[in-house]
Amino acid sequence: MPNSSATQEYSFEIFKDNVNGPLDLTETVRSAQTSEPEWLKEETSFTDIEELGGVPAKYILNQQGNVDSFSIKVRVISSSMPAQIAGLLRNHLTSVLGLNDDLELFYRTFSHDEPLSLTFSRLRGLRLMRGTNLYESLICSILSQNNSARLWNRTARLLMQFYGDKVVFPDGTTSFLFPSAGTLAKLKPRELQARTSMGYRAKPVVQVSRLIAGQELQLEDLANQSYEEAMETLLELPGVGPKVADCFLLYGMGRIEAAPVDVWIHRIVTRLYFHHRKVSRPKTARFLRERFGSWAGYAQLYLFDYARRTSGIRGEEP
DNA sequence: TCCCAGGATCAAG
DNA sequence: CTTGATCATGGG
Repeated sequence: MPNSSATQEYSFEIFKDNVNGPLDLTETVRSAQTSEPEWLKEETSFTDIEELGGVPAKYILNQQGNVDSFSIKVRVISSSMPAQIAGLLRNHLTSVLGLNDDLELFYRTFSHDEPLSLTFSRLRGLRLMRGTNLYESLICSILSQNNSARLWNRTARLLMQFYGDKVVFPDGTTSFLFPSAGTLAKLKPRELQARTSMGYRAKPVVQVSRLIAGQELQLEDLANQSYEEAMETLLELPGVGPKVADCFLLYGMGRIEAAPVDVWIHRIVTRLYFHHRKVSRPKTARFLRERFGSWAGYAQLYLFDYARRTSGIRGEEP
């Protein structure tokens, strides 16, 4: 029941009963653990744009209450307001915010795993975000290699502004969608480099785009493969190594048994679990999968936040 | 100026 | 299977 067809706005709420366990929306979005550009963050609300039923929609989220007793207010703005927008957006948010993930089971399963369990009270309600566009997730994962989160996000925004379709919302704001593989496939790496400052990553970005635009690579097919098979396929792609592949598998494809090992995870795991002993990154990834099984992605999420928090980068105590 | 950031790649030990 | 150098770019 659209409340105002003139402004093309619609509001609804997601209640605690629709979520499997606690939720901390702020921690989840601010953890910045995604394979797609970060959401627009304000004081207590978070905004993102997504195509729902083929129509671009902007939605603003706001959590009321606490992590265990809450409701999420959702406001949608779209030039076209299909009747099923609420249903589409509910499903979208359930996937993107991991609302079906059984967090209490995760906490219970590892309640005695000392280093990890120490993060549970502080990060209670933190969920693993998923991307919604496989191509976008893969490109962003490639952009993130040897780069800062801030910088690759900026590059992704520039990509959208230069090469993505422009969207004008009824509230007067404009935005840009992520470009298609076909669009980037036609570009020269140098042009990308100059306009988006993605550095040497421009070449693999174009190469992968061409593979996908030419149907030589079907990312959807990876969903039918085992973790090992999918990893093997991804490692053949230019610009894709173990960490980027795990990133794409985890955030892009929702394979939560994947545990990307970046500098932070490598640091914190060798410190907490190996007593500073030298352990290679591949071994660290294997360790996480063997120790935490299907929860490896979540373990990585909590340890990553813990690592950054204790490094002082966010100026907070654990 | 040097070092680092959610690394990948290639050559060499 | 591990180590070293190189690869752009902006920020500290």
